Amino acid sequence: MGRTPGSRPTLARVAEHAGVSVSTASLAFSGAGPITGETRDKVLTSAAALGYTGPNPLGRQLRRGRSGIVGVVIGDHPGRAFRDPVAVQVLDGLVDVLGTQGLGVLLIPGVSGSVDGVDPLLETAAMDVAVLVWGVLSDDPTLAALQRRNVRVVVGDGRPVDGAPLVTIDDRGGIAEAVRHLVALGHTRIAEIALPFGHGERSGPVDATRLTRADRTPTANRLAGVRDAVDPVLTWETPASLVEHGRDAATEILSTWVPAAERPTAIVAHSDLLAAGAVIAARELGLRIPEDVSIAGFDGLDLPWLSPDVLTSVHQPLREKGAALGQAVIDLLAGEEARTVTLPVGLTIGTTTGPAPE
Amino acid sequence: MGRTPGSRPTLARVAEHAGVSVSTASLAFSGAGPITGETRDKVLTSAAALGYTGPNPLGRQLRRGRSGIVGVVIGDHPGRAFRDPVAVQVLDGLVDVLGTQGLGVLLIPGVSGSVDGVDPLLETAAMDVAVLVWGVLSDDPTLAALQRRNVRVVVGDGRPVDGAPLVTIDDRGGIAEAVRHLVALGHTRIAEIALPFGHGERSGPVDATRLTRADRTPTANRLAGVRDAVDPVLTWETPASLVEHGRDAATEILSTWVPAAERPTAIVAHSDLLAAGAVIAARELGLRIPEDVSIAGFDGLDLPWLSPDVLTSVHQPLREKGAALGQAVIDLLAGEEARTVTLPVGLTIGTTTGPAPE
DNA sequence: CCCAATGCTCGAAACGATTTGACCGATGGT
DNA sequence: ACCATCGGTCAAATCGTTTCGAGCATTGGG
Repeated sequence: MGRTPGSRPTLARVAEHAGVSVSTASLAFSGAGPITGETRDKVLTSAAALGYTGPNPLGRQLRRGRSGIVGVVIGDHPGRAFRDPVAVQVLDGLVDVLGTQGLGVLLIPGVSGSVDGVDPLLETAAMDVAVLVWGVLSDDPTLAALQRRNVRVVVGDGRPVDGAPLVTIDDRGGIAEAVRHLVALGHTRIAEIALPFGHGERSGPVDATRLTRADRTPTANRLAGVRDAVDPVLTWETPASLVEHGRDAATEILSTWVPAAERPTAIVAHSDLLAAGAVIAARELGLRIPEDVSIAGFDGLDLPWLSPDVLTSVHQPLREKGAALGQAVIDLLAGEEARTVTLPVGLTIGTTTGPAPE
Repeated sequence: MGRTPGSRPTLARVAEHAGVSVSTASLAFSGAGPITGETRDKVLTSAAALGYTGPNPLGRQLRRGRSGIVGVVIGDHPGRAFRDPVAVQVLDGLVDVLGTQGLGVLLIPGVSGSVDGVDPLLETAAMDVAVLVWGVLSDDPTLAALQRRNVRVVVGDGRPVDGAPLVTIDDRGGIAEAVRHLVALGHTRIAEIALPFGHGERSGPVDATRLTRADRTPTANRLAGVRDAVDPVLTWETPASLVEHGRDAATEILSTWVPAAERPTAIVAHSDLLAAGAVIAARELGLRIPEDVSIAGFDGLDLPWLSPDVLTSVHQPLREKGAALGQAVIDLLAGEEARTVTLPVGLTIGTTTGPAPE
């Protein structure tokens, strides 16, 4: 087939075989620019004869100065980050929208295998834009590495970065609404299960000074939102938004508060996974939901395995958030100005909240 | 900074500024080949002065003929594929191993947004190898597209492809062991909840002719394995390995079989998510587990939200499967021969199986 | 019959790096 | 002193494509 077997045919060889110039052959494939149907067919026929499978992406990318790749920095190993349906749904919306522009998503772990430094992909991989979601810290080595390379960045759910587009939600207002719902039901002793404050794997009750140390933006905003509505009797920090951590936290909260008369009558969790864990803990302790304890979450996930309970939760449009991130990427590549998009949230009442006991 | 502001400095400009040749400058960055520390410093200093952030990946890739990218074809939209922890854990192992070689993972949806054809990324994106997992069909358009482009392929959990490495497990032997466990406990009326047979979204009981139509390899093998141990009273096909489908299936299986004397006393599911759904259905029907019905799954997932139940399940090493896939990719790029790796499985007894009633 | 316009095709110059082999001065052995 | 060796540097070729502007027929109008 090819002249040197083993090495793939190139556009130049196809052109030669078809008796046209390389530029014309290129036109036959790209479709940009004027070309006779006849000539195009001739080129395509030669291509087929030589086993040429289309322009080599590497050559095209170099020439165009674009890789067509969007790096997505996930805050953790995929195995952990994607245990959270929140991350998965956002990713889904993102992939869909980028796909319409022929852009691909490169997965970049936010924590490196080695203890120090960031993932090598961050330093070397080709990407037109990077998307930073799920836990941008104030002093993020990931962000620093990208900025050092002059890679443009889109931020989701984090603190604003210089000239980077930001997609976010009203964390504070949303969770405040959930807590007001609890207050309206007569709850006064409300406990809080919080998202991680930073990357440290801390777990346990939070005191006043620790409260000011919440580095991740959604966490800080949700802490504030809760306090807009009530002063929680206890805030419990978790190492990750996972069911088992919610369960551990709720077990502590509900069983150390003996006598029952002083036990919190409601728990507000910063995420649905944490709330689901709390539901499970309550069940294990023989508590009825919502008669003995009310539980509210955040995210609006569909959790069929929690059946028959349905979480009261602050719904956020996750796929839309991903889509908005994708759109921000596209706009950035088109040279438009960075904008901030804030998506709406809203409380959805389920079966896990009800009137306070007594 | 750069000569033409707005366009990034290149290695050539750095070399010029440092008073060395381009080749020497290249050496300073790549570290391959002999170079004086003094010269290297000179180059690095110039680079810093010009704001050069390291060799452009696009140029490097073209020259090397390698993109450093591994395309991972997920059988569905990420939003659905990653709701299954099985897929997530495999991905995790894969990303980890590829990361050690500086290889990145490009996510490619297996189904395109448009009804016909495959995802454009499959046709155009640069990748050194593609990994095909989770549902390679016998006549897979995805595979066909990759082969047309001459992209080398690594297959996981599917039917063997010509000269492609394959990573698999003993589906058949594993599930047979689980069913034998049920038989040993005295169960005779055993129902089966099966993984999808193909890409069609079918759901419902399976008859004899449909049984022969299982196109996906794991499904076919697990069907066979069940039959190695017992003849199930009923096989129920599901559209995806998700909790809600397991729940729907088990609800039908357990409630249409009145009188209770003829109800299956055990259910074997092709996956843990389906089995978990069955557990939830049984709970909802007021059946005790395992006193009234035993339930076994496959995968060995850790499902904290199923508490207090712990599934009896056939454990498979998912992260290791991903790691093996990654190693296969690396071997392929190193020019080694394609091998087939079969990973071990083993039955783990939980709390969801017990002696048959009566 | 001439000129302008139109429509294709082509040559050449990028895009930004890596790598091979030549070259050159210095070092060390005899 | 001479020659072989060696470490370091460099020039040039190459990777495969896209795109710009020029060039060349052909056509239509006046």
